[in-house]
Amino acid sequence: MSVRPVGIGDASKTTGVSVKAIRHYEAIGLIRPATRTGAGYRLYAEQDLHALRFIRQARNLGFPIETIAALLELWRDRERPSQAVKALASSHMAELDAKLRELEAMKRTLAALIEHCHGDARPECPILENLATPAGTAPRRDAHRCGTDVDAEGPPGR
Amino acid sequence: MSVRPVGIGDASKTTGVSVKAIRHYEAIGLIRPATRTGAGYRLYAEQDLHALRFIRQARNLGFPIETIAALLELWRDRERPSQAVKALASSHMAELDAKLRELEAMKRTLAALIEHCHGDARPECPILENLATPAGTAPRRDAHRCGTDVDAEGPPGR
DNA sequence: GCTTGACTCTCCCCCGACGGGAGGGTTCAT
DNA sequence: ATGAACCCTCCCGTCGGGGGAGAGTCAAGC
Repeated sequence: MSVRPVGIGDASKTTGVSVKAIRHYEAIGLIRPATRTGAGYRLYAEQDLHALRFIRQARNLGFPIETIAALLELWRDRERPSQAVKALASSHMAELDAKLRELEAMKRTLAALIEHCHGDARPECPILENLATPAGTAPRRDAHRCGTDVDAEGPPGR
Repeated sequence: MSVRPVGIGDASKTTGVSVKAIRHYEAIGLIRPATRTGAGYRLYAEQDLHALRFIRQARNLGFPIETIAALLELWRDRERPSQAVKALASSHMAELDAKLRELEAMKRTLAALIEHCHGDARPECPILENLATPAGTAPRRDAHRCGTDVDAEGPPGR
């Protein structure tokens, strides 16, 4: 059992959080400033490692840093109402769900386009045609509609 | 039919690409530099608007800018082999798929945690417990530790 | 003692794909 | 002539860090 504080490298290894990330978390105030050796090296006690693991788990679930800060506070508060935690988690799940749906819509559309593309040496390509012909433009409602139109609403990068 | 070139505001309105984005696309070389009026205002012809719509469609499908640049080139090349387009699209679909799976995994885990959280005024919370107890750490001793065993995994006091 | 290599420190720029806003010029209608 | 509505070019901020420069620190080996 490592009882004595460890350096940032070991902290990184045992928690799975990169050295860069640990320093970053400290810089933005997500974790408290580490104690330092005389030479200014950071030292981490069990407590801190525990927090880092907590953060890593939360990041693995896709929680944004800001929410993790709130989760950490609730974690430290032994009187917290579990509904507060559940609310944060549910809210995050809703966001995951929204992103999921967005990706699924993209995937569906793209899959339909890909399916109809021969993928040979000839230049005809329904993929390019669809990109060049936004929904509503040049209404070519022929016999079989090849796939979904690209929906409005923006790309994932927000 | 607007035959004469339009300003960036109108270009934005008719293509659905924000003014900021249009300038950005020009700055990074995704679209060619717009012609300018004497006063330096950008002017866009039908061609350019078409390209902007193409870009918007591609963005809606989640294509990264770099890939869109390649798609634009293929679009302009009437001799392109459709397999080149299909390859780009398929590669992007694979990325969409990977992200989808990642999100789904997160969602599954989170949903399971949320389901087991009472969400009331009491402090017991399997969500926090799970975040604090990464898989493989402190192997669970008995079946139902949700709610019992409050003092087992204490967060660092502070 | 001296060097070597492995750590660590701070600081700053980079990614994607723009958005916000400052500080200024232009155009058009009133 | 003046106000509103455009437009311009910069520069900074987003989110979660990664990469690397330049410098300091520490233990071990010779």
